[in-house]
Amino acid sequence: MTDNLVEVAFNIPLNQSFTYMNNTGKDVQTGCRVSAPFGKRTLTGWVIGIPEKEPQGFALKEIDRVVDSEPLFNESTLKLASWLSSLSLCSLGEALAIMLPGGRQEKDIPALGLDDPADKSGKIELSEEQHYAVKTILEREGEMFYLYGITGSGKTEVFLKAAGEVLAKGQSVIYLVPEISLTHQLVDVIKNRFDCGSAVLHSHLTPSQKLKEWRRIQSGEASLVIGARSAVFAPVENLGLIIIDEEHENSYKAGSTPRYHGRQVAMRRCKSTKATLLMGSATPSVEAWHLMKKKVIQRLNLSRRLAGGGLPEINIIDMKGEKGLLSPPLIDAIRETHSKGKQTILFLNRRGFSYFFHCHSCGYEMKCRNCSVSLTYHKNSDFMVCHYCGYKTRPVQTCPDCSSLDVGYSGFGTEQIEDEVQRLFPDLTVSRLDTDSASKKGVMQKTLTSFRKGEIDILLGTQMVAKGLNFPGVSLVGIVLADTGLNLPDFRASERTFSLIVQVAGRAGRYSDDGRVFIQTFKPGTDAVRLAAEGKIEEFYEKELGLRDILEFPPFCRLFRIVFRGKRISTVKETAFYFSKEIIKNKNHEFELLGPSECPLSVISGNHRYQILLRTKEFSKTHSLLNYIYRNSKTPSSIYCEIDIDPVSLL
DNA sequence: AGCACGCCGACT
DNA sequence: GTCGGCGTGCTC
Repeated sequence: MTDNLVEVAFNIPLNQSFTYMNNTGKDVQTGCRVSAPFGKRTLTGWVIGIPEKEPQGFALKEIDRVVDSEPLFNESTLKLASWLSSLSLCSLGEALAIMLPGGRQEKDIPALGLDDPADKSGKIELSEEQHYAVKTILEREGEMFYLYGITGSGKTEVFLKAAGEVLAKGQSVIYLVPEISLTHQLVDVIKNRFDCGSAVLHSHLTPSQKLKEWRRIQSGEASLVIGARSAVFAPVENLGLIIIDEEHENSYKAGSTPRYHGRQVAMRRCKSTKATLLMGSATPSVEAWHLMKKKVIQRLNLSRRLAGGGLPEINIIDMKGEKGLLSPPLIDAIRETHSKGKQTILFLNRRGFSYFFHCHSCGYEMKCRNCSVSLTYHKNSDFMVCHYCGYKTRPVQTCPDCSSLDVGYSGFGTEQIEDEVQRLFPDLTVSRLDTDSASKKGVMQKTLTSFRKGEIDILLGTQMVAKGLNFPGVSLVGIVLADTGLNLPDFRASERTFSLIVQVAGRAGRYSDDGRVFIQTFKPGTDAVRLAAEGKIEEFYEKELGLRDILEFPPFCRLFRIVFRGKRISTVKETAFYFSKEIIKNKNHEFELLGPSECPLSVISGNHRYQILLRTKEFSKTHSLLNYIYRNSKTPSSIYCEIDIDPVSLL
């Protein structure tokens, strides 16, 4: 009775599979789920193979039940899972769990409005640039393309046209959208336009609905898949095209293990199946730009706004010496806007992340001398700390640059702005929209609806507001402090700030020609702010790439981030140092180790956090070294250790 | 990841 | 005297 063995992988961080006997009488194929006793509990795992002979050394248990009669994974998706597990240093079971929609809960912010309204009929006349883009994409199968064009230049139309042609050839298409998303509207458009089956992998679906969609994709009933990040794993056959809309969005990078990047998976899938990869954004990631420069990705330009809507008037306001949170020009503009019967959106770059040194007179801010990254003030230890390399220094009472005494260590959040706005405009209605208020069910939708109806004069919000500024009544957008993001101890700070300003500015003039944008900043001269406001997009990328090159940041190196977290700070610290010693002990090639140092967000929900960063030019060597250490060093179970390859944030 | 076992501190 | 923290080990 050894011919009915199954090898099972579970969704647990154990890089190991388990062999069971199948005496259920039911046949099991590789790729099916089974329910089996595991220690004291019963788990559902995936059959990843049928062993030839019984392993020795322990008594085999029997599986309780075969869950699926048809496999969920085939050879190619299993291969993808195994690639993912070795790349992101997770177990095969964890990889399989994340690929299957509903395996983990992904948060999603309700859609605000379709970015790039597309024609439902598909009968629309393409512009010359759009036409050229579509033609090029279709002619050169298996290559990577980037649709680079300002908001309103008709990217969606090109995506849909290319998708339509690929579908017409009998191939399938995966269409990725960011999580904060547009799926609803896009789905409507697509359902109207294509008669082929389409599947939507939306995070609001129940697990069983997701499974149903998965099956429809597998069977070939749906050959067009739309969804967020994890839809990149959709089990399509005969893949012809993957589209990544708004490629620069951070939500394409998974926030928990396995921390994969949707773009990276898409690249790998396209390469191995000779499918075409098509990405698009008005503000590409610096990485993508670099690949375009190297001609690894072919750039396709969309330079004109189709509707011809005027670009908004952009004003940069220097906040140096400014007492209040809102500058007089912005206050005037809000009044003026209201008197014209229009609405205002005030946009705050980041919520409440404060505690950096800041001179109110000249805008000076303390940076690490090694990393050119802002130092973060630690109230309890009274030190300025670099979260990148661990450099420490005492805070100062006067500004080192201009000797002003008007310095501070605080930032501000949306609440403070709300108070201020209410105080300045007691006669106007103000509403605040941020992650706190949006998490309450219905509040978000209610606020948006009444804002759309014009019942609210000023909408105050964070990132989420920036994504869908398609409110016809809005003619004024104020970025309260454009450089808050620049103070974050993260080498991508500049890129994010830039992208945000461009995105916000690009939207303001969408529906009216009287659109105005006010950008308040302490650093009007900073490239990210200045070049974004002036619309000098390419110049920014050139400068940023130059800086990254000199400082040896991605894309000129690869980063590994290892985060340790746990209740007791001493144990966390010890483990981090032990780990870093192990790395140094086994060092067999050139790379740089930074830390261990406290994470910028040093405590998250009662867990202390320490991190190690590895910077390398030899990715695979560093990867295998880290893999070795990770496997062979024992971390106490009270400490969680997470490895993030190519981290998108260093907080 | 869970879950059990096992060992030391401060409490009804 | 126990309850409960968490360090350690194991899971076919």
